[in-house]
Amino acid sequence: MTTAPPSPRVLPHPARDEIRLESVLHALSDPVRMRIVSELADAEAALSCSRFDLPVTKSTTTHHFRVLRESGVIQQVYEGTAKMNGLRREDLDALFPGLLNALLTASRRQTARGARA
Amino acid sequence: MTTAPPSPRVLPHPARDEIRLESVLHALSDPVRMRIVSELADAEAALSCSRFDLPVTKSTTTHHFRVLRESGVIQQVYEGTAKMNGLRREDLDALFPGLLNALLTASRRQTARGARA
DNA sequence: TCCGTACTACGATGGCTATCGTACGAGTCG
DNA sequence: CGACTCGTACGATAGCCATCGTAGTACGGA
Repeated sequence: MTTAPPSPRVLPHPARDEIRLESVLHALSDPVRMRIVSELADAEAALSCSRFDLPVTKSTTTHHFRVLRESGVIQQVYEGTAKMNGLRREDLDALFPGLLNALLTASRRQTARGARA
Repeated sequence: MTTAPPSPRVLPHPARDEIRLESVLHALSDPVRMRIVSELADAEAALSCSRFDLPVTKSTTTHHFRVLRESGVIQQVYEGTAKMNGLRREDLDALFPGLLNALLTASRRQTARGARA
Protein backbone atom coordinates (compact mmCIF):
# COMPACT_ATOMS: atom_id res chain seq x y z
CA MET A 1 0.00 0.00 0.00
CA THR A 2 2.40 2.66 -1.08
CA THR A 3 -0.55 4.79 -2.03
CA ALA A 4 -3.52 3.40 -0.22
CA PRO A 5 -6.62 2.96 -2.38
CA PRO A 6 -9.02 5.73 -1.43
CA SER A 7 -11.84 4.82 0.90
CA PRO A 8 -15.32 4.60 -0.51
CA ARG A 9 -16.06 7.70 1.52
CA VAL A 10 -15.69 10.40 -1.07
CA LEU A 11 -16.41 14.04 -0.47
CA PRO A 12 -18.14 16.38 -2.90
CA HIS A 13 -15.95 19.11 -4.37
CA PRO A 14 -16.87 21.83 -6.83
CA ALA A 15 -15.27 21.44 -10.24
CA ARG A 16 -12.76 24.08 -11.19
CA ASP A 17 -15.20 26.08 -13.25
CA GLU A 18 -17.79 25.94 -10.52
CA ILE A 19 -15.64 27.86 -8.10
CA ARG A 20 -17.09 31.31 -7.48
CA LEU A 21 -15.05 34.28 -6.43
CA GLU A 22 -17.68 35.42 -3.94
CA SER A 23 -17.64 32.05 -2.23
CA VAL A 24 -13.88 32.04 -2.01
CA LEU A 25 -13.84 35.52 -0.53
CA HIS A 26 -16.59 34.66 1.88
CA ALA A 27 -14.73 31.54 2.96
CA LEU A 28 -11.57 33.52 3.54
CA SER A 29 -13.31 36.35 5.37
CA ASP A 30 -13.37 34.23 8.51
CA PRO A 31 -10.15 34.50 10.55
CA VAL A 32 -10.21 30.84 11.54
CA ARG A 33 -10.49 29.71 7.94
CA MET A 34 -7.87 32.14 6.73
CA ARG A 35 -5.56 30.75 9.36
CA ILE A 36 -6.20 27.22 8.16
CA VAL A 37 -5.41 28.20 4.60
CA SER A 38 -2.32 30.03 5.71
CA GLU A 39 -0.95 27.01 7.55
CA LEU A 40 -1.88 24.81 4.65
CA ALA A 41 0.07 27.03 2.30
CA ASP A 42 3.12 26.90 4.53
CA ALA A 43 2.93 23.14 4.78
CA GLU A 44 3.10 22.44 1.07
CA ALA A 45 1.84 18.92 1.80
CA ALA A 46 -1.61 17.78 2.80
CA LEU A 47 -2.38 17.99 6.51
CA SER A 48 -4.90 16.17 8.62
CA CYS A 49 -7.57 18.21 10.37
CA SER A 50 -6.17 17.35 13.77
CA ARG A 51 -2.88 19.01 12.96
CA PHE A 52 -4.44 22.39 13.47
CA ASP A 53 -4.64 23.96 16.87
CA LEU A 54 -7.70 26.10 16.45
CA PRO A 55 -9.55 28.12 19.09
CA VAL A 56 -12.83 26.33 18.41
CA THR A 57 -14.34 22.94 19.16
CA LYS A 58 -14.11 19.93 16.90
CA SER A 59 -17.60 20.38 15.48
CA THR A 60 -16.86 23.94 14.53
CA THR A 61 -13.59 22.85 12.99
CA THR A 62 -15.43 20.35 10.83
CA HIS A 63 -17.78 23.13 9.78
CA HIS A 64 -14.93 25.42 8.73
CA PHE A 65 -13.21 22.73 6.72
CA ARG A 66 -16.42 21.99 4.93
CA VAL A 67 -16.93 25.61 4.03
CA LEU A 68 -13.43 25.71 2.61
CA ARG A 69 -13.99 22.56 0.62
CA GLU A 70 -17.38 23.56 -0.72
CA SER A 71 -16.06 26.92 -1.82
CA GLY A 72 -13.27 25.19 -3.72
CA VAL A 73 -10.38 26.47 -1.65
CA ILE A 74 -9.23 23.12 -0.34
CA GLN A 75 -9.37 19.49 -1.31
CA GLN A 76 -10.21 16.80 1.21
CA VAL A 77 -9.49 13.09 1.08
CA TYR A 78 -9.97 10.41 3.66
CA GLU A 79 -6.89 8.45 4.55
CA GLY A 80 -7.75 5.90 7.20
CA THR A 81 -9.29 7.73 10.12
CA ALA A 82 -7.64 10.95 9.12
CA LYS A 83 -8.93 13.47 6.61
CA MET A 84 -6.15 15.05 4.63
CA ASN A 85 -6.48 18.63 3.49
CA GLY A 86 -4.68 20.29 0.62
CA LEU A 87 -4.88 23.71 -1.00
CA ARG A 88 -6.31 23.75 -4.53
CA ARG A 89 -3.49 25.93 -5.74
CA GLU A 90 -3.60 24.96 -9.38
CA ASP A 91 -7.30 25.52 -9.73
CA LEU A 92 -7.25 28.82 -7.91
CA ASP A 93 -4.24 30.09 -9.81
CA ALA A 94 -5.83 29.12 -13.09
CA LEU A 95 -9.07 30.85 -12.26
CA PHE A 96 -7.78 33.87 -10.40
CA PRO A 97 -4.12 34.44 -11.22
CA GLY A 98 -2.18 36.02 -8.42
CA LEU A 99 -5.09 36.09 -6.04
CA LEU A 100 -4.03 33.32 -3.71
CA ASN A 101 -0.54 34.69 -3.33
CA ALA A 102 -1.82 38.19 -2.71
CA LEU A 103 -4.20 36.88 -0.08
CA LEU A 104 -1.53 34.86 1.68
CA THR A 105 0.87 37.77 1.65
CA ALA A 106 -1.82 40.09 2.95
CA SER A 107 -2.67 37.69 5.73
CA ARG A 108 0.94 37.24 6.78
CA ARG A 109 1.53 40.96 6.72
CA GLN A 110 -1.45 41.70 8.85
CA THR A 111 -0.43 39.05 11.36
CA ALA A 112 3.04 40.51 11.51
CA ARG A 113 1.80 44.07 11.79
CA GLY A 114 -0.39 43.70 14.81
CA ALA A 115 -0.41 40.51 16.84
CA ARG A 116 -3.45 41.81 18.70
CA ALA A 117 -6.54 39.70 18.15
CA MET B 1 -15.22 77.30 -6.11
CA THR B 2 -12.85 75.33 -8.25
CA THR B 3 -12.64 72.78 -5.48
CA ALA B 4 -15.65 73.29 -3.30
CA PRO B 5 -14.93 73.40 0.44
CA PRO B 6 -16.15 70.13 1.92
CA SER B 7 -19.48 70.15 3.68
CA PRO B 8 -19.53 69.94 7.46
CA ARG B 9 -21.08 66.52 7.04
CA VAL B 10 -18.12 64.27 7.43
CA LEU B 11 -18.25 60.51 7.33
CA PRO B 12 -16.23 58.20 9.57
CA HIS B 13 -13.51 56.22 7.82
CA PRO B 14 -11.08 53.73 9.28
CA ALA B 15 -7.47 54.91 9.26
CA ARG B 16 -5.13 52.99 7.02
CA ASP B 17 -3.76 50.84 9.79
CA GLU B 18 -7.23 50.06 11.05
CA ILE B 19 -8.21 48.32 7.85
CA ARG B 20 -8.62 44.60 8.46
CA LEU B 21 -8.20 42.00 5.77
CA GLU B 22 -11.20 40.01 6.99
CA SER B 23 -13.41 43.07 6.70
CA VAL B 24 -12.21 43.82 3.21
CA LEU B 25 -12.83 40.25 2.10
CA HIS B 26 -16.22 40.21 3.72
CA ALA B 27 -17.11 43.47 2.00
CA LEU B 28 -16.04 42.11 -1.36
CA SER B 29 -17.75 38.75 -0.91
CA ASP B 30 -21.05 40.37 -1.86
CA PRO B 31 -21.62 40.50 -5.62
CA VAL B 32 -23.30 43.89 -5.47
CA ARG B 33 -20.40 45.41 -3.59
CA MET B 34 -17.80 43.77 -5.80
CA ARG B 35 -19.60 45.26 -8.75
CA ILE B 36 -19.49 48.71 -7.22
CA VAL B 37 -15.77 48.40 -6.60
CA SER B 38 -15.24 47.15 -10.12
CA GLU B 39 -17.01 50.10 -11.67
CA LEU B 40 -15.19 52.42 -9.34
CA ALA B 41 -11.89 50.99 -10.45
CA ASP B 42 -12.78 51.47 -14.10
CA ALA B 43 -13.87 55.03 -13.49
CA GLU B 44 -10.60 56.28 -12.04
CA ALA B 45 -12.49 59.31 -10.72
CA ALA B 46 -14.92 59.55 -7.84
CA LEU B 47 -18.52 58.68 -8.68
CA SER B 48 -21.74 59.61 -6.99
CA CYS B 49 -23.91 56.84 -5.57
CA SER B 50 -26.63 57.51 -8.11
CA ARG B 51 -24.31 56.72 -10.99
CA PHE B 52 -24.66 53.05 -10.28
CA ASP B 53 -27.47 51.01 -11.68
CA LEU B 54 -27.78 48.33 -9.05
CA PRO B 55 -30.44 45.62 -8.72
CA VAL B 56 -31.43 46.75 -5.24
CA THR B 57 -33.37 49.60 -3.72
CA LYS B 58 -31.85 52.88 -2.61
CA SER B 59 -31.79 51.92 1.06
CA THR B 60 -29.90 48.76 0.29
CA THR B 61 -27.53 50.71 -1.89
CA THR B 62 -26.80 53.04 1.00
CA HIS B 63 -26.12 50.00 3.16
CA HIS B 64 -23.63 48.53 0.69
CA PHE B 65 -21.75 51.78 0.32
CA ARG B 66 -21.49 52.07 4.05
CA VAL B 67 -20.10 48.58 4.38
CA LEU B 68 -17.51 49.41 1.77
CA ARG B 69 -16.57 52.63 3.52
CA GLU B 70 -16.42 51.13 7.00
CA SER B 71 -14.24 48.29 5.80
CA GLY B 72 -11.83 50.79 4.29
CA VAL B 73 -12.35 49.89 0.65
CA ILE B 74 -13.81 53.19 -0.45
CA GLN B 75 -13.75 56.80 0.58
CA GLN B 76 -16.89 58.88 0.70
CA VAL B 77 -17.27 62.64 0.62
CA TYR B 78 -20.36 64.78 0.39
CA GLU B 79 -20.44 67.21 -2.47
CA GLY B 80 -23.65 69.13 -2.38
CA THR B 81 -26.49 66.64 -2.41
CA ALA B 82 -24.29 64.00 -3.97
CA LYS B 83 -21.99 61.64 -2.15
CA MET B 84 -18.84 60.97 -4.10
CA ASN B 85 -17.16 57.59 -3.85
CA GLY B 86 -13.57 56.75 -4.55
CA LEU B 87 -11.45 53.63 -4.20
CA ARG B 88 -8.79 53.77 -1.48
CA ARG B 89 -6.19 52.40 -3.83
CA GLU B 90 -3.14 53.82 -2.11
CA ASP B 91 -4.10 52.54 1.30
CA LEU B 92 -5.06 49.12 0.05
CA ASP B 93 -1.95 48.76 -2.07
CA ALA B 94 0.24 49.82 0.83
CA LEU B 95 -1.38 47.35 3.20
CA PHE B 96 -1.98 44.44 0.86
CA PRO B 97 0.26 44.75 -2.20
CA GLY B 98 -1.22 43.25 -5.31
CA LEU B 99 -4.45 42.25 -3.65
CA LEU B 100 -6.72 44.84 -5.18
CA ASN B 101 -5.48 44.19 -8.67
CA ALA B 102 -5.79 40.45 -8.25
CA LEU B 103 -9.32 40.86 -6.99
CA LEU B 104 -10.34 43.13 -9.83
CA THR B 105 -8.80 40.82 -12.38
CA ALA B 106 -10.51 37.84 -10.80
CA SER B 107 -13.84 39.60 -10.84
CA ARG B 108 -13.51 40.65 -14.47
CA ARG B 109 -12.47 37.17 -15.47
CA GLN B 110 -15.37 35.56 -13.74
CA THR B 111 -17.79 38.00 -15.32
CA ALA B 112 -16.33 37.28 -18.72
CA ARG B 113 -16.33 33.52 -18.18
CA GLY B 114 -19.95 33.06 -17.37
CA ALA B 115 -22.43 35.86 -17.75
CA ARG B 116 -24.98 33.80 -15.86
CA ALA B 117 -25.93 35.41 -12.56
C1' DT C 1 -39.92 80.28 -0.29
C1' DC C 2 -41.13 76.08 -2.31
C1' DC C 3 -39.93 72.00 -4.75
C1' DG C 4 -37.23 68.35 -6.32
C1' DT C 5 -33.26 65.39 -5.94
C1' DA C 6 -29.90 62.71 -3.26
C1' DC C 7 -29.21 60.19 0.34
C1' DT C 8 -30.21 58.59 5.35
C1' DA C 9 -32.44 56.63 9.48
C1' DC C 10 -35.30 53.42 11.41
C1' DG C 11 -37.76 49.30 11.96
C1' DA C 12 -39.02 44.83 10.30
C1' DT C 13 -38.03 40.44 8.43
C1' DG C 14 -36.18 36.29 6.76
C1' DG C 15 -32.15 33.84 6.04
C1' DC C 16 -27.67 32.56 6.86
C1' DT C 17 -23.81 31.16 10.02
C1' DA C 18 -20.48 30.53 13.76
C1' DT C 19 -20.66 28.32 17.79
C1' DC C 20 -21.48 24.61 20.93
C1' DG C 21 -22.65 19.82 23.04
C1' DT C 22 -23.78 15.27 22.58
C1' DA C 23 -24.20 11.16 20.29
C1' DC C 24 -22.58 8.38 16.61
C1' DG C 25 -19.74 5.93 12.55
C1' DA C 26 -15.33 4.49 10.64
C1' DG C 27 -10.59 2.81 11.15
C1' DT C 28 -6.65 1.11 13.68
C1' DC C 29 -4.22 -1.34 17.08
C1' DG C 30 -3.75 -4.46 20.93
C1' DC D 1 -13.56 -8.46 20.19
C1' DG D 2 -12.70 -4.05 22.65
C1' DA D 3 -10.90 0.35 23.21
C1' DC D 4 -9.25 4.38 21.41
C1' DT D 5 -8.82 8.18 17.92
C1' DC D 6 -10.57 10.94 14.24
C1' DG D 7 -14.00 13.05 12.39
C1' DT D 8 -19.42 13.54 11.37
C1' DA D 9 -24.35 14.39 12.11
C1' DC D 10 -27.85 16.62 14.37
C1' DG D 11 -30.12 19.98 16.99
C1' DA D 12 -30.05 24.31 19.34
C1' DT D 13 -28.89 29.06 19.84
C1' DA D 14 -27.60 33.56 19.19
C1' DG D 15 -25.94 36.99 16.28
C1' DC D 16 -25.26 39.07 12.02
C1' DC D 17 -26.84 40.74 7.52
C1' DA D 18 -29.10 41.68 2.93
C1' DT D 19 -33.27 43.29 1.81
C1' DC D 20 -37.22 46.25 1.86
C1' DG D 21 -40.57 50.30 2.76
C1' DT D 22 -41.51 54.52 4.75
C1' DA D 23 -40.47 58.69 6.60
C1' DG D 24 -37.21 62.21 7.08
C1' DT D 25 -32.96 65.51 6.34
C1' DA D 26 -29.80 68.23 3.45
C1' DC D 27 -28.80 70.82 -0.35
C1' DG D 28 -29.54 73.43 -4.69
C1' DG D 29 -32.33 75.72 -8.06
C1' DA D 30 -36.62 78.14 -9.63
